Amino acid sequence: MRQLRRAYRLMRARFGHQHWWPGDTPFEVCVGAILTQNTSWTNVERAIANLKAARVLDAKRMFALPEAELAQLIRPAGYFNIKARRLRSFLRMLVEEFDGSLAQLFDGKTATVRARLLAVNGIGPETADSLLLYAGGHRSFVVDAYTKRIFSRHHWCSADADYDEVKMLCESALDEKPVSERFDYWQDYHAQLVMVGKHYCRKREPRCEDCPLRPLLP
DNA sequence: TGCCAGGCCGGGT
DNA sequence: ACCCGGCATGGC
Repeated sequence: MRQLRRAYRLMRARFGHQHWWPGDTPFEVCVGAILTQNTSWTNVERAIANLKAARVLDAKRMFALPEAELAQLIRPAGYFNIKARRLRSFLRMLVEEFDGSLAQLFDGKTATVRARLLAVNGIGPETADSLLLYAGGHRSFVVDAYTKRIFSRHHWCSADADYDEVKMLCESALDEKPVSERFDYWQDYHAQLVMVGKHYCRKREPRCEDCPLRPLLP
């Protein structure tokens, strides 16, 4: 799909390199990825600020925190009870199987690590791929609601395409760069799609006229 | 004001 | 294999 490669040039020319994911450490990236499930990033930032202030942005220390206390700290991120449980199920795996070390967790084949992440209650395909790509150093393309919306509006996929279908489409279409550039390319590609999704391809009031992808509309 | 946000799970057909 | 309700805060 040549269109997908053109799309990147257009988005990148408009927005510049995004240097994603926003987060100081791989662990912060993991926490942010779980907290941002169906939630705006501004709310997640408040929750992370609370975790920093409480000095629990660390696997073992966060896992030592009672679930109810964790829930109160992440309250601004919404769904705080269920997200506290999900964070803890991730942390239990990280602490009990990998001694709290992300380096150990991510040490292995992408498919193997991905399967392990997906087995954690509260980690679905998008979260797993975000962890792999932005915290784990693995090349695993992230598909989200914006990706599907943008792709289906351009007829690059069907409206009811499922997650793995779109993921495979991206991974095979965006494999042309030299190995040294591919990782950054996939990271930034997803970040660019979020920019388009937020500002030009929202559900309500899409602004296709000013969208950098307008030249590619069907 | 109502709708939406960088999902995922569990229970029901 | 789908379909759906629930989860919850903050911004526009």
